[in-house]
Amino acid sequence: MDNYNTKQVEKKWQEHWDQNKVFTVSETTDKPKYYVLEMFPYPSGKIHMGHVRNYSIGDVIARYKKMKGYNVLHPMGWDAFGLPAENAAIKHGIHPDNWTTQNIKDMKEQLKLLGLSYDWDREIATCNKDYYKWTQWLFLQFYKNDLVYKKESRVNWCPSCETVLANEQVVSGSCERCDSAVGKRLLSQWYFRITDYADKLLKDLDALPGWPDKVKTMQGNWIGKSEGAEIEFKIDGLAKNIKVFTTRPDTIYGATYMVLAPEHALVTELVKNTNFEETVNEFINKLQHVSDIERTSADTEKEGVFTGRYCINPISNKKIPIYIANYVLADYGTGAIMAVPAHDQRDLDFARKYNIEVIPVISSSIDGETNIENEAYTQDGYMVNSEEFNNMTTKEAFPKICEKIESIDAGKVTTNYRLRDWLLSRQRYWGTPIPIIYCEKCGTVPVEEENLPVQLPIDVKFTGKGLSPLTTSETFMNAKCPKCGIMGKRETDTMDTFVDSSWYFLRYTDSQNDKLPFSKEKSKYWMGVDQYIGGVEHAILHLLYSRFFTKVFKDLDLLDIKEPFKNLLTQGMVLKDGAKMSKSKGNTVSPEEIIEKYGADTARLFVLFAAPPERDLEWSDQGVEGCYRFLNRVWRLVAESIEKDLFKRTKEDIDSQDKELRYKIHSTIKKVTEDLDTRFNFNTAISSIMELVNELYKYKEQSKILDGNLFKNGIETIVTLIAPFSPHIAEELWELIGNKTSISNLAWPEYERDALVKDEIEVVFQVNGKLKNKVNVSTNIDKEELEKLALQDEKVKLAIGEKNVIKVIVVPKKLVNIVIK
RNA sequence: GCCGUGGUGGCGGAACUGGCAGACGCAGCAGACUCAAAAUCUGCCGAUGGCAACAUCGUGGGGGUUCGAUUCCCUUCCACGGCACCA
Repeated sequence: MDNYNTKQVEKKWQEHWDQNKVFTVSETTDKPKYYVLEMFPYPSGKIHMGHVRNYSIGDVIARYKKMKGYNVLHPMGWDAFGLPAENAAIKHGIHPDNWTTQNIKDMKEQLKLLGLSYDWDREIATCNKDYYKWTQWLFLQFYKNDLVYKKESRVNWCPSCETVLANEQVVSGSCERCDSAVGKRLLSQWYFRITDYADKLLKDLDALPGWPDKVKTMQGNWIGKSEGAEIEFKIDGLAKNIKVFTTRPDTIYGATYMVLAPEHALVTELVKNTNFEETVNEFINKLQHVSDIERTSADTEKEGVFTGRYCINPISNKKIPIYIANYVLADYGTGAIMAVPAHDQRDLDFARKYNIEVIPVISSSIDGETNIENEAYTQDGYMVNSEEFNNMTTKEAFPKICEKIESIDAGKVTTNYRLRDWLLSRQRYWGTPIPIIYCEKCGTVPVEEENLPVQLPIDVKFTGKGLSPLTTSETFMNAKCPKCGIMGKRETDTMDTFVDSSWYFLRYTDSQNDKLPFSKEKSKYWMGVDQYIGGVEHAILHLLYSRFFTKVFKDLDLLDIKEPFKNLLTQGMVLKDGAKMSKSKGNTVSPEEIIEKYGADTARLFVLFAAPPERDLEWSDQGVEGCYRFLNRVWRLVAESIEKDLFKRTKEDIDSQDKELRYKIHSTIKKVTEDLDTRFNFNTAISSIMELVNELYKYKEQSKILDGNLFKNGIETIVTLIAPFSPHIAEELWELIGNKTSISNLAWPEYERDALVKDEIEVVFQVNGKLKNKVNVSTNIDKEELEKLALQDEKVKLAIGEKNVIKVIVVPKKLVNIVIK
């Protein structure tokens, strides 16, 4: 018999699903809802194996849940703004809009070839103006609520391309396009106040049991909460204070110097008109030529200069010198530290280099002994050299010192986060325009909501040089001030594409809405996303931003939930020859070619079978062949059975082979159901379906009289169970068997309990934990009898030999272990 | 340095709450069908010893708990991923 015609079968059912709107959903049903979402792709024009894996996983879940009786929302769209479109415009002279539209068209065709169960009626593209209108509208809500602001900031600037670069375009300090050294430029930039939500974003991670721990810790690290104190030091001879942040206020008696970041606001004032002004400025200038990566690397040697100034430790009243140094960061904490060389390695390295005093204030033992050479003591211990706090443990002293600081009004207990505000301005064309107008009279003025969207103009030049291409459009640049009506200038920056993708999952719930980004009712019905699936590479940014947006929307009463994604599955990469598939490495496998050769069902089956979803998957051409063989085996099993009219055979008495087959059918249903329900063990689900297929072949060949009903039940079970994985062949076989309804609308099978009851069970006999024999016993044999049986067993007797039986452990229905000596 | 994940046959991977290690698939070997090949079907397939029945070893290494450990505890090594001069 020939292999089945994949192309014909797949085309037929893809058209069937399309025409009958099988996967179109609405909110008007009694069924419980289930929202499955895969991270939407950037429309590069071609799908890759990572997409195939991602969307196959999502599709199995969507189809399974639908068969389980859920009202399943499974949408798809395009993360369509971004740099590649603009680069294409610069390079090939194609307008980003045309380039993107064509890519979406091409990629949609490829996705359709995979037979994914999307509700295409809800399709979105972030570059469509009826989408970005709402991105702008949301920006305005942020603006109204003081959650977005503008401030001066240093951006990456390529002097040769004469343009601003995104961080991703800076490859080890050089421009990705022309390779010249990237510098910094001061520009006014928009920021979201994500730091206001730092604590919520951190705390609510605990409310996400359905997220992998890996992702939660990554976000936790990124937010980087540390508790400590802010302490103010008076400057000697200047009516100003320097505020420091420390997590170790208990070490304050050991602070022997103060360090400011070179960018610290007070530096200029400290050295103005002093002998130190020149050396300090020289040092700062020198640092400006050092890249950020180099500057902030832990291996960079610590360097600094004395400012000539001193400040006063508020607790000990000791006078200590003020330095500036490269190892203190301007934008963390207060940009200044009290340096405690005895108990901080960085401070110690610096102190040794510049011969600054080291005072140990913590001892590892109660006797107060300390021994600091070139290694700082950073653990807990007992206080020394700390006046009234001496002999306390550091744990006791910590709150007491904080209390004292607060009582003398020299500072307070506080919390610091590593998380920074989110810089969203991009000096780019192909993004959502920021809806702001600058007016000479009124200043920064938001565009009125009814005048949205602020549309991207067409009359733009793409040279790759200068500021944003938007600055070249006269029609765009000049706009009336919404407040006073005189001519102003539009904001020419566009938004980071992460803004677009931070709320797309909400738009799907109500994608046609022209009054709001999404209605409260619809989002309430569909949200949160019951299962979100995507790569780990988005573990921090995309997922954190989406969580932030969701929390803001809740506070603005646009939404009712506090977390967008209830369950998260981070799928592993697709590797070939041990490395991630990539064009530059030349180790890619084209999904189109695989589909052409073996069909979508095989492609899907392979990526689901070859590895558990969260692990990396090693591509194997032979593995694909294996899956193709399997599907053909299923096809032949069904086709031959129909040809030979096997389903019509009848039989009077059930024998043990029938019983065993029935057991296998129902235990397979149970296994596959559990694998899909609890964890997503697609690989083991598929392997147990394979076992059932093997079993049915055996039954067909070996049973003396075949029970047609039972056999058909076995066949139909296989076809149903395989439907979420390889839907086209399942539909076709289902029809071939003579069923009229589409398998996509079929209910998932339930296993029958009584089929799983066995009269006989295999029990293992062990001697000293080592397997000696396996025997079949009746399921209702009692403990004593089983023990007797074991002791009488020939192989067991042989193993016992002359030794004494000390103990016998009987585990009913499992084993007997005889302990001998 | 800190945090996380993972180490099981030739390979991808199974083993649900501690109870038959290696399911299922790939590769390999042998056979059937065939003039032949492909396809398909059948059998074997962790290591060592043995003609064999069988015995011993075996889940990165070492130790522990237990009648019994891939699974639990301690320790150690290796690989991958994240963060990192964060005070």
